[in-house]
Amino acid sequence: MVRTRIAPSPTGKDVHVGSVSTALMNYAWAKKNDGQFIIRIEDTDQTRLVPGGEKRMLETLEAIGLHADESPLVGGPYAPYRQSERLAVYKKHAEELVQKRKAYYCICKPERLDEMRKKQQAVKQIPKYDRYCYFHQEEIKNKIVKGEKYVIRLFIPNKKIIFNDLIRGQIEVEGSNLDDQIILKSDGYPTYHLGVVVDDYLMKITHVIRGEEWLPSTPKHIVLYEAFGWSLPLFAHVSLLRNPDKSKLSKRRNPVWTSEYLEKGILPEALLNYLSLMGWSHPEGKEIFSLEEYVKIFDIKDVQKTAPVFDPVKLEWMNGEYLRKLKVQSLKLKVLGFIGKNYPEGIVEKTIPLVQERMKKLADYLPLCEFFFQAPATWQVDLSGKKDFFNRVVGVLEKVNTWKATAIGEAMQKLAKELNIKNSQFFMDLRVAITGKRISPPLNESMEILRKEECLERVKKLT
RNA sequence: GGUCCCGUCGUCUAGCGGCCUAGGACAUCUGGUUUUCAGCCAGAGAAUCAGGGGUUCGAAUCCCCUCGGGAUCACCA
Repeated sequence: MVRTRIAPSPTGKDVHVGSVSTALMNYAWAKKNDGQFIIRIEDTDQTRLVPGGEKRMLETLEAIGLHADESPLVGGPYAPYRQSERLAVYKKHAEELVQKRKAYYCICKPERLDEMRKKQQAVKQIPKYDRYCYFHQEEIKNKIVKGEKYVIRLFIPNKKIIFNDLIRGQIEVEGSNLDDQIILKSDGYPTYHLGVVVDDYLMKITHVIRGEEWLPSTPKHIVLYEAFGWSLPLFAHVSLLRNPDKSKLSKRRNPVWTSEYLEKGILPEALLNYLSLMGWSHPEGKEIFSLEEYVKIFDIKDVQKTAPVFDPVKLEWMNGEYLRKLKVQSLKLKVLGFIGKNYPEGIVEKTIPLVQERMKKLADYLPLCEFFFQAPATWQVDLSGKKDFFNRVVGVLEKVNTWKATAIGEAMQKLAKELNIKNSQFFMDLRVAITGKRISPPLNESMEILRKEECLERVKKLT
C-alpha cells in the first residue's frame, strides 16, 4: 500500500505554488498506486502561525482538485492530522529516546549557545553543541525535577549515515558533521525533525516526497528512525522551483501564493498541468494533458534533478490553450463566476465566442468586453475633428434594417469606399467610437450584440 | 566558510554509448490570413551539451578534476 503526504506549515497566507508542485507529485504517486494521499498540518512553530493560513491552504488545495484521503478536514484513521493536537505523542516518543540514551535533556541557555557558536565560527569550526548536558545528565535531571526548563536533544552518533533517494541515488553524510538536534522544545512542542519522523511512522507513510531543502536534514531523520528502531520510508527529494535569477522561488520575483494565480483567472487544471512539467515530462512529449492522464503515467523515477525556473509566461500560454478548448457555456460560467453576478448573463454568453481565443486568463475578459456593458467615456484616439465622418456613418447605419454583423459590415465597407477612406483607417475610427479602444473584439459582431440604438447613440455622441 | 545537491537553446525539456550535422514546447523574429488585437498556418534564428582531461573504434550520454549555480547549517519548518 502506498501512502504519501504533504506536511505544510500554515506560516503564509495560502499554499505556496512550490508546495502545490510537490503536493501534485505526492497525489499522483498515491493515486497511481491506488494508495492514499494525506495532508498533515505542521503547526509546531507557534511564533510564525498566520491566522487563517491553514484554512485557506486546505481550501485552495481542495479547490484545485488535490483531494486528500486523510486530512484535518476529512479526518481519517490516524487523526488528529494537526501536529499541535499531538503534543503528548511527541513528548512520549522523545522521552522514550532519553530512556534508550539516544537523546538527552539539555538546559543550556540560548545565550551560552550563541556565544559558543560564534566562537566556533570564528575559528572556522562547524557550529555544534558541545554536549555539556549530555555529560552531566544526572545533575541536569535534578534541576529539571526542581522545575528548570529543558529541551531534549538527539544524540548524533559519530558514523557515516547512508541513505538512498529515489531521485538522487545514494547519499552519504558523516555524522560528525551534524549537530545534536533539539527534537523537543522547551515549550513542549516538537521540532520539525521529531514531528515528521514520528508522524510519518505512525501514519504509515511509505514515500516521503518533499522539497530538496530537506535533503540536508534527512540524515538527522535517519538517525531518529534508527534510534526508535523503525524501518525507513522511501525518500524522494524534489528540486525547488526557482526565480529567473535561479534563487528559490520567492515573492520578490513572482507571485508565490496559489490563490494569486487563481485570482488572475488561471484555471486549476492549467496550473497543475504546467506544474507537472516542472522537472518531469510526458513520455510522448505531450504538453497538454489532464490530471487523470498524468496520474496514470507519472513515475518518480522520471523526475529530473535540476531545479526549474518557474515561467509565468508559459503558464499563461497554457491557460489560454485550456480556455480555448472550453465549450461556450462552460467558459461563460467561469467568466461569470470571475467577474461577478452584476453582469447580464445573456450578453456575456453572446460575447464569449468573440473573445474566447483572445483570452489567456479569465481576467482578460473584462478589459476586452467592458464596452458591452458601459458606453466609453474616453476614447483612445482623438475623434474631435471627425464630426462629418460620423454624420455619414450615422446616416448609413440608420438605414441598416436587418441589424446583423454581415449587413453592418457590408454597409460600412460600401461607405468606406464611397468616402475613399482605407478600411484600416475607417474601421479604426469606428471601432474607437463604439468601444473607446484601439483594440477590441471583431467590430461588426460587437455592434450586432450592442444593438442598433446603442451603436447609433455612441456614434452620434461624436457628431 | 563546512556539508549536501545540481549543470543540454533566454526558459521548460527530449536524450540513458552509435539513430544527434542535438528533437519538441514557451518566448523572440519573419511571412501569410486580416477591419484592430488575438488566434490559426508557414518559416527563421537560438545549445562549442559549463570547461578541461581521460575511458572507448565511437561520449551530451561512463570516470576524474576545475568552474558555476543552488540548498542547508536555529528551542523555523
